[in-house]
Amino acid sequence: MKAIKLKDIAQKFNVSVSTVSKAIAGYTDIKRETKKKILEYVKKINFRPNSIASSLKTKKTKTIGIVIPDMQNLFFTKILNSIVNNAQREGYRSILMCSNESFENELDCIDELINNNVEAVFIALSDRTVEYSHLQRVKDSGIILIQFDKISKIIQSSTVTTNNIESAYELTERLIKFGRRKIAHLRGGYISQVSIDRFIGYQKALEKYNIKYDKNLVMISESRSFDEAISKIQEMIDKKIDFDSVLAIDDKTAMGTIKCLTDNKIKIPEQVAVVGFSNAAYSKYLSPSLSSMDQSTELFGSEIIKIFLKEKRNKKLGLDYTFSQIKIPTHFIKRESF
Amino acid sequence: MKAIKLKDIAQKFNVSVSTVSKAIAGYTDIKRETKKKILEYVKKINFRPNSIASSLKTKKTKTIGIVIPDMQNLFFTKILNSIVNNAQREGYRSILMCSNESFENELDCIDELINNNVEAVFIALSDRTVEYSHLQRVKDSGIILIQFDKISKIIQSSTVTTNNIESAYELTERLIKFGRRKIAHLRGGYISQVSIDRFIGYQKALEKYNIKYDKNLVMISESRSFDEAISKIQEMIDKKIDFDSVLAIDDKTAMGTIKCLTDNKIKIPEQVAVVGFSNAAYSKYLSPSLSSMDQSTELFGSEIIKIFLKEKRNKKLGLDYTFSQIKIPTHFIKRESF
DNA sequence: AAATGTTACGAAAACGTTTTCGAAAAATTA
DNA sequence: TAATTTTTCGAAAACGTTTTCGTAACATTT
Repeated sequence: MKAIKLKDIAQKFNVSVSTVSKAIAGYTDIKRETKKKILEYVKKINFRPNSIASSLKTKKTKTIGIVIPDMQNLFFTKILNSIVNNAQREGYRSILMCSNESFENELDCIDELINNNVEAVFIALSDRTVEYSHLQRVKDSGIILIQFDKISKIIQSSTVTTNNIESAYELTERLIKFGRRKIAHLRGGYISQVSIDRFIGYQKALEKYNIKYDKNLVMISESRSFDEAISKIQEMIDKKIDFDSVLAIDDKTAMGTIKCLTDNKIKIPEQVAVVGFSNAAYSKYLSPSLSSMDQSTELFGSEIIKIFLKEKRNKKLGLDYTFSQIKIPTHFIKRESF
Repeated sequence: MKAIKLKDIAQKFNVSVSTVSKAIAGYTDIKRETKKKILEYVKKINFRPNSIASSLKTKKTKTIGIVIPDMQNLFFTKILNSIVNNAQREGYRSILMCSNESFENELDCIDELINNNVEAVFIALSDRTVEYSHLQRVKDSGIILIQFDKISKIIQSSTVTTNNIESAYELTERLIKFGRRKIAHLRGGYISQVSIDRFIGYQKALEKYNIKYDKNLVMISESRSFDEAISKIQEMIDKKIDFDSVLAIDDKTAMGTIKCLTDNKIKIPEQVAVVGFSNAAYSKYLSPSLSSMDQSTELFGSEIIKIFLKEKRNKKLGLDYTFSQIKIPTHFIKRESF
């Protein structure tokens, strides 16, 4: 099954390769009828110029690379889906890489993408990323870098993140207005910007409503896993710490919380209200179903592509562009857990 | 930031481009020391030949394309992860496409991949795929086709699937040995091979243990969604159909089942045992946690890549190869739902 | 009629590799 | 020494495009 090429079409119509190429590319120095018959044939046999040869010549690969830390996390896979779809709509294909929350893997992913001449790298950093020269390497290679969700402010680039501070503030405020005062917070580790920001939002809300911050109500889950959440909550129960609600750092820890409370015969939300983040697909499947803060993953993808196209345009024009810092708004999904 | 190329290295060592290329590619007609100094330098600056130029010349893109129907389904994203990792280990990059359970999208994905000169297409068909000429087009383009999970037997290709019949048989058998006789089955639609096979397994087990098949105990969920599962189970309850267990077609419908039973104050598993398929990550997070049939997603990826490499090797040798039909074994995960 | 402008096309170089083939240089044998 | 083999290397073609630039043909203006 020999693939057809420009030369074959050129021969068929007794014109040169250049003419065919230009007809397809939409040049104007081609007679209308010549162009028409070429284009008709091209459409008929569904011909598309060999993208590899084209890339070699133009230095444009029409390819973007995506790196996420976890493929089991629905939040990331939804963003992934959204990026891929939006990219496809603009004629870009997506190479997918997963760091599996490993710094070494992340380095490999980046090198691989640079080596593949992608036009852009979209990355959500792993939890263990503490050094950023690989991101600098992306920029040095002339590749557009956009960080999303889990970002580093050390490296200058456009970013797309959830409005974490405001979002945690709103959730805490809702708990307060729901009549809760002893609000526990199951937070993540200290190096995660997401975790830091949500903690700040939590504190701000308490302050605003004159509730004294009580450090006994704040638990740290380094791994943010289901099991660690269970043990942390169990610890609070065992220590007889009095709390009437839990603001969990994400849906997975919120589920652990629900599991632990249920197993301890604690009524949700009557005795303890629970709320999570990011509205994973399974939040609604739980009993009780989990109230959560939805982060519009659709917007992540469209904003990322929008920024990419803008930066690409600016780069072509030689413009000295500034980076975009986009905050994706969240909205509360009320379910049964409070 | 000008990218370095063979020519630059050649000039540095006063040799020809050919020599450098051959040194890197491991040819033997190069003096040991010449090769050594070139390779040392190459390693030092972390040089890799431009993959686009290389692809153009060799016709090998070192790229595979993956099409899945749903990026929100953890079963698929886990397989995806496994394929991507295995491919990467073998030096292949993965282009990701998602049909979003739409036949038209699936066509676009396939055309896009063919146009991108991928060396292989790995696809799990959408639920709405009823015509298969696009798969034939893949094969006609000389691209290796491997279908997984949701496959069509109309098109000849290697396949990797779960052992659905045996698996459903085992689950049903376990329910029977657990003392259940009125086993309801929440199945999928009639065009889904997965659904058909699991139904067969269910029937076989009943037959084996001399339990009369009762069609009132079988419900169809076309969409296999959480909500449809709830309404189907509710329907059974409303109709006062007597059942003591539910074999759900997958974890999502199993969750709907649990939700519905819980809301109806039916005790799990005391009154009704529930079991699902595919052991989605969230199965363990439920209350009660869901017993399920784990389909080793890791094996999916490694088997697919293994088949791909074998077919590629055979193709190169001009061998008339036969297709592989791999069945991935499942194993039961016992949790609280029975 | 001459000068100028416009339209339509093609030749050819270039992108950065890989690989074949010929040949010079070195080593070995007669 | 001459002939032969082996080792080492490079010239050059090719992969399939894109794009610049030159120019022939024709149209329009002076």
